[in-house]
Amino acid sequence: MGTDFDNGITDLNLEDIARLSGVSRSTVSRVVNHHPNVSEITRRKVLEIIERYNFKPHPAARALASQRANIIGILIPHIVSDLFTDPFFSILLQGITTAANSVNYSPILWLTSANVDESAFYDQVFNDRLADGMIVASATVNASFIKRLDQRGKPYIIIGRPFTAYEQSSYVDSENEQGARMMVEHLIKQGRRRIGMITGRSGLTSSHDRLQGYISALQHADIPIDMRLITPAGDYSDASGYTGMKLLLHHRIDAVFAANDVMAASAMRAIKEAGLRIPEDIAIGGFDDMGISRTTEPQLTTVQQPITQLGDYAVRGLIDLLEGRVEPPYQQMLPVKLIVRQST
Amino acid sequence: MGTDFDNGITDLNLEDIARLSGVSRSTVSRVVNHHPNVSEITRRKVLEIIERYNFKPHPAARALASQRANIIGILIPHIVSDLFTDPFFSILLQGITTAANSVNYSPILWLTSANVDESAFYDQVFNDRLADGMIVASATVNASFIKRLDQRGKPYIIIGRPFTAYEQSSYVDSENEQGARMMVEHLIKQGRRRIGMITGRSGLTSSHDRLQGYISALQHADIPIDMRLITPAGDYSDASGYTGMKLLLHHRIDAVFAANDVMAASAMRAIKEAGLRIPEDIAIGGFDDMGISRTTEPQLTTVQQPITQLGDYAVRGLIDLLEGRVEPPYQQMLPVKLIVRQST
DNA sequence: AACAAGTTTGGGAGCGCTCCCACAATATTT
DNA sequence: AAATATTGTGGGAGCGCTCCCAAACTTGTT
Repeated sequence: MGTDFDNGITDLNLEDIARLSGVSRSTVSRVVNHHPNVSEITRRKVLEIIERYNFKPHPAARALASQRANIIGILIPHIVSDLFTDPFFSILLQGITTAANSVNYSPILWLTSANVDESAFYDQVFNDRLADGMIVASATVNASFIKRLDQRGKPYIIIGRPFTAYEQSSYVDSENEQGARMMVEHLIKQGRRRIGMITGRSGLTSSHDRLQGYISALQHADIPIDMRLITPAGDYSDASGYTGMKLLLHHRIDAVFAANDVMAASAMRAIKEAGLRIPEDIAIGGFDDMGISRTTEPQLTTVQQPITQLGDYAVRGLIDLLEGRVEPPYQQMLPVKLIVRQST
Repeated sequence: MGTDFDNGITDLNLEDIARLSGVSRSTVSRVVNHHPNVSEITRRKVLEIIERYNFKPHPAARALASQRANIIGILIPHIVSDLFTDPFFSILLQGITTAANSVNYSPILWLTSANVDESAFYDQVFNDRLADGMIVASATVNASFIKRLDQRGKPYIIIGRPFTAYEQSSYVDSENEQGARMMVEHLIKQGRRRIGMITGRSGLTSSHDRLQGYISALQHADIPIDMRLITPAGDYSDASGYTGMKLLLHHRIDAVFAANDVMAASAMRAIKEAGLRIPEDIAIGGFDDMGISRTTEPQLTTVQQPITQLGDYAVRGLIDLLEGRVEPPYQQMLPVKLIVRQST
């Protein structure tokens, strides 16, 4: 069969390795798959040959025979612009791919694109036969989406608790509500009373939950909710943070909680432009704890969300489902942490 | 074999479809693969069954038999932080996946990660047997990297011309030098003479070429190069644009060219903070034409780089290599375009 | 009508694995 | 020492395709 280059890849197969090490194809297979019933001597002998020739089993053959491709699909059905302004997805992607690689799975990627027919795209995704299971990295999933997911018959995990049918579906999410409450309680403890909120994109449970946390913290402190202090049109983008803050500045607030760091940073710009000091005149808190929160002036108090771990748990959960170790729904809420810096 | 749900996926195989439509396995295979030698009547009959049962061929079986998996690897060996601050990679990723999907290829993703052993990661990537070819989305490739790429024996395309061995390797890149020259010539035409430059990350041909374009435009206009007007430590990041601009402000410049939009935007902040007007006191130009260039105040004059098309060409080129339609090296330089807005 | 050339179709072999079953070798018990 | 349990090994069948070759059917030509 194949020839070997020094250190290059070879196209030997199991049979070749078997012949070279004087055992049968089955035994080599057992060695490769860490099957227990192989004598130590044989194992070593075979491993030596495998290493010498840098043999790797052919993934397609393996997938065909075992009906498992060791491939997970990553679906990011997000509108393009979000992907660019919010590093959340990049970090998440990184977490997912790293976790997948560490357990010998390959991630295949599906991204929606502006100039491609959406329904054709989803047909493609849902008819895919390559991936054993999939991770949906968006919380904008509705009931019909989940239905298609279920109907597909393969395991899946959603990153971000969906609004609908969340009792039955598998997801991994951060404790958004609790994080928001911690932040607002912290602001209250600093003596702030007129606390505004710049909300996230509507239609996402993360936005909903963070708003909920804000409300519940105020209620617990017996501070009445003033609807004018809650911006209606935030969407996690830089621009919406800036304009949201401009609006809030009309209501002489003494603190503001932005639903993510990106908006907090642009809100800080608006505050400074208005000639106010942070945190003396207005304290500000964000959410996510991404790189940006350490580069603002002053550094931003925020809620740390374990984005990488979100990917990690999603991958591990998916594989547990795939290998039948757990039954769906697989649901995980990951803890968040208040990071106090100079902006509050 | 399998049962069919309405609209769901089925696990029928070629043989089943053959039986259901009264032909042989081979004929169904020919229909699926658009082989010409099938009579129109047979083709229609088979297609009807295929559609009724929503049959899709099993990718692993196909890959095993044909020795082509229809999978391309995307390698982004970039340091983490770049991925987040610069939307370039997100857009590129989007372009690549969209192009791949449109020709029925699945993209698998490799991202480096901070807390993972780098050499183990590369071993994994270079030993991968799944992908038919790969796209390397980073210009920080050195000679030994290209050597491994070549030694792997599978087609590859680098996004961004590499410094070393670029005569032999396949790449797709934008006309960075020409774009930079166009920008600086434009500034000169506007009457600017003391033009500063905020450079990109060193070690990338894109930074090198944009700087080259800046220099050549000045030379053609007989404006002497003043090294003090070239920031040494730019790296395409928001922070480096800001600090770079602060430095340039000591040299009473009347224009500045930033090697990307991200840095241009933060440089604009620095200019405003210094109490200067854009473009009256200082004109500023960027590079990339990403979303950000339209949200700055004033809107940013920039060089439009066809990022999505970069991905597109890379995919098409790779597949041409894969299918033997062209011989390596495949090299494409894509045109750029000056977009004049209010900042100059 | 007979033949050549082209078109359409079917079946076999094979891609490189996994997984099962049968058998061989060894260890444990009586 | 023989019988039994345990561990280790080999080979066959099969996963669902592609691709080649041969057979069957068309069509065109003399």
